[in-house]
Amino acid sequence: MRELTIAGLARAGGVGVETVRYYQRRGLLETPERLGSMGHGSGVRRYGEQDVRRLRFIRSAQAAGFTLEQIAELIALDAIDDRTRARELARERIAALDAKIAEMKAARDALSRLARACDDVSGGPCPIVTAFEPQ
Amino acid sequence: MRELTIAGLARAGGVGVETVRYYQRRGLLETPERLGSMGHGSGVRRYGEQDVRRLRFIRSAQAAGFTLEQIAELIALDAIDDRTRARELARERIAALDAKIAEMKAARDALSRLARACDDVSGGPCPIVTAFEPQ
DNA sequence: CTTGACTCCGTACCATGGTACAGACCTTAT
DNA sequence: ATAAGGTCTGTACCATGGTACGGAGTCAAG
Repeated sequence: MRELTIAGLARAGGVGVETVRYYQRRGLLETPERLGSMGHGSGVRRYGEQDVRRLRFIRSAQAAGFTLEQIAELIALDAIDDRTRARELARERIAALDAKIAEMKAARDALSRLARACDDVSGGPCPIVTAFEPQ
Repeated sequence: MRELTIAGLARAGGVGVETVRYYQRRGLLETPERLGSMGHGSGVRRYGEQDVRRLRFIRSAQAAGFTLEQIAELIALDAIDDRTRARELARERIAALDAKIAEMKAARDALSRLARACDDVSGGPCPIVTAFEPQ
């Protein structure tokens, strides 16, 4: 364990090296000590399975719509085992997702109807554009 | 017609004055001539129903997930009556919305299961946090 | 023991969609 | 005629989530 360089970690997580460093700056990933032959402050940082899991956690949570700030909070909650707050965050996110999903569905259906109308209608203005204009 | 000041237009569209100016800079809204008692370049700009419709169009299209750049394109297409391209944009957007909706639904369901699991499970680590970590 | 690839670090820059001034000007009511 | 409040213009700044780059250090192979 702890054999990966930063490029290896990035590859394992499907992100770029600069993104890993960015997450470190944001406090989402740890920055291990540089270890090398010449003691203090020399050498290269190495990463292990834990870091890969953490990085993948970040990407999954991000896919679920959490912001990096919320993800940092989830990580902190994990450390102190605060289930109540974690549940709270999860429920907030579910509500936000539900709202957004409904909105996107409505938009999708409206657009779908419009594209069909645009196929059918032969004269006059394009329904796709006019439809967004109230009346 | 054409009796609104910029603040009236902004109010009618449910946005701030600075947002209207921003849309003007982006070419999404027109910037009418300043008209006043002292000729050239004096006076205040006035807006009418057309502008309100345009502003609402922008907000609706935005709600459907179009970027401001795409909205600018839709507006331009309307002007030259290019239905083919408008349909193309609509279909692209529908596909993107479908993908995003599916992704968000999956995330929503996963989170929902997790919140329930977090209620049930009494000992051990919080499932909400561990679940995102692949094994 | 040099060469080439990679790392480290700081800082700067990017896109997107705004928001916030400052300072001058204009309009409207009193 | 003057004061209050809205407008105009330019420029600067904001959050979010990265991406790029320069210059120095380090590591591994030949």
